[in-house]
Amino acid sequence: MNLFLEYQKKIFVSLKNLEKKKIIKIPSKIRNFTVELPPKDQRAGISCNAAMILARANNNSPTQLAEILKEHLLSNFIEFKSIEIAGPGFLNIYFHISFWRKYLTKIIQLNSKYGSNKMLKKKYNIEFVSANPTGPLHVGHCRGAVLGDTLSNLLIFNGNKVTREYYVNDYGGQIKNFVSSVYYRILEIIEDKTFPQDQNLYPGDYIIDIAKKIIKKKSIKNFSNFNKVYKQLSSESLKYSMQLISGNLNLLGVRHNNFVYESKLVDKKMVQKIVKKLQKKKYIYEGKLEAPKGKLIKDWKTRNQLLFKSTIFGDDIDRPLQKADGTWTYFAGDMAYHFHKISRKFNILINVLGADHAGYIKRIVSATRAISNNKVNLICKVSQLVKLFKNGEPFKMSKRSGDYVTVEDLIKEVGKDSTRFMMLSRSNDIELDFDFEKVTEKSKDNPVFYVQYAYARINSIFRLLKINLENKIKIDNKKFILNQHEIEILKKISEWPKCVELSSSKLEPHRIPFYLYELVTLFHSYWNLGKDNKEFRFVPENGILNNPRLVLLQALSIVIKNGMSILGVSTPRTM
RNA sequence: GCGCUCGUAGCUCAAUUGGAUAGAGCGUCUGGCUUCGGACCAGAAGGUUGAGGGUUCAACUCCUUUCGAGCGCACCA
Repeated sequence: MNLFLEYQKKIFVSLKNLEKKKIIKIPSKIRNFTVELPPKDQRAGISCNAAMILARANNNSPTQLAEILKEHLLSNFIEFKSIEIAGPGFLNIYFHISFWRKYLTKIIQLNSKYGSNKMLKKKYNIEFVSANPTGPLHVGHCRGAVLGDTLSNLLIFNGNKVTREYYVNDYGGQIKNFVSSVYYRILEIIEDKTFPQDQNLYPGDYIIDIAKKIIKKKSIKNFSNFNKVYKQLSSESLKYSMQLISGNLNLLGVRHNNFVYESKLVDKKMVQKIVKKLQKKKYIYEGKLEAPKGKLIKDWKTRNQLLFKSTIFGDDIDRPLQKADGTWTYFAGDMAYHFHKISRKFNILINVLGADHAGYIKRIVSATRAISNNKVNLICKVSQLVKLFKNGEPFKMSKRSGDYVTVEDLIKEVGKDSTRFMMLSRSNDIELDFDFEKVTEKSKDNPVFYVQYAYARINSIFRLLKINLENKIKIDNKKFILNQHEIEILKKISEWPKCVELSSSKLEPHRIPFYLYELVTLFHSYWNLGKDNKEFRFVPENGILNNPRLVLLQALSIVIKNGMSILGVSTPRTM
């Protein structure tokens, strides 16, 4: 259903035939032959650059060659109504109305699958969020969560299999601090002991909630010895903190399929296994690291340690696997985790990381290449910082944690739909300004509203006409006419599969909000024409329905709905 | 010092991956609509794409130099 890819192939085949007749020459290395969307001021359906690319090989000017190609294509494709030669030699191709009618029929038939591309079906693993299970999610996590979830939706829409995965870092020093914090809160409650002033402890109120739950559950009777209760206390604390995080994710409409616990990988000796495996391949050795330059470290001690040779895969330095106390570094555990991913036979691994972890990418990509013998591709997407504003002023707020804005705060204030749409409206590798006021406005300033409003308007038309929008409307083949405005909308609709294709192949979902916004702009603008001129109204005064117009509306509603559901944003019927 | 990301209209951002006169929204200016076909619509002004050089029919896009911003740089995760 991708018009542009389809005609790129068809026109190329057609030109090959022309070559067989020795009318033109096509060089063996022809690269950037494309069929594209014409610029906005051009009314053609599609545009082809063949003449410009082939001009040199044919010893001809692009415009003269274009004349030859034009005649050929017109006689070859009955659906082409006319072709204009424009600019430096572009072929701007117009379709007959019957072509658009058939295209529209296909959209209605495909319905929720319209836009899905026939790509190679692959098995993806998308790891995202993976926040430490030591507290609620904040706004920074939020952007990554929405990005990962939407990428998953997008790839699934295109027929791929996707596992949404959360890596729970429940091993290491931070967890000990977290469990200690819960412990001291429990003592505070049951024995009235003051909570220690210690920077390593977590101060947030949620810790008190967790402490209360554990006391209430009564599975631990005696709290007097920390070491004795540690195992049980840690497992319960983690359970509650993961519940907290899942609840936060739920607010965002995000649900993971799989949670992998670091501690379990450590228990199963997965780290040792992968270390042995890589030692055999000579990717691991004992060596010394230089102190980093440009940064003063007081107590730097050069020591022998276990290192991974990530430099041979393009990393800046080799990376340590063991801490001074002999326990595994985070990286060692993550290596084991990626080994675990690879052993589950995914075609492509995707990690969504926050900006502050970007420096980690080379390391983990190197590790993945080493483990999989270069066979598995790991793609890392970085989501940049979110800056919060309220009425143009930088905004800081937190009722629960003291120093950052939580997902809960955000959703309470602006809602899931606005949050998701706004977070996705920027390329992920650019910083995002998020204004609380703007996203709650019901106006054109707020793109979510603008898109949802278009969908609600379409619904209101069908309500007035007493026609069910969910039922497929039959196209009246005999009386099929569309005016220029309607063809423009249909042309934009025909871009949808291309938008999906680009978004998913480049893993850039921000294209979808932009596309939807442009699409509904055409619709709102057309709607307003109906105010001045009753000829353009969807609900005719004489009661005679305009069938093609309604079919067009249905197609439009399909695209809005498909797009919004990829974004995970609702499409209410009334507003 | 090194690495990653970014630099486009006054502001916030796009740009079909090398294509046509670089496009939207906000803001500014002009005109229209005036309450459920409502919460807007039409139009105008606004640009040396941070700067210099290179590659080619064609560069915001690729290469190179340079300036600026953000993030990161053993034993945290």
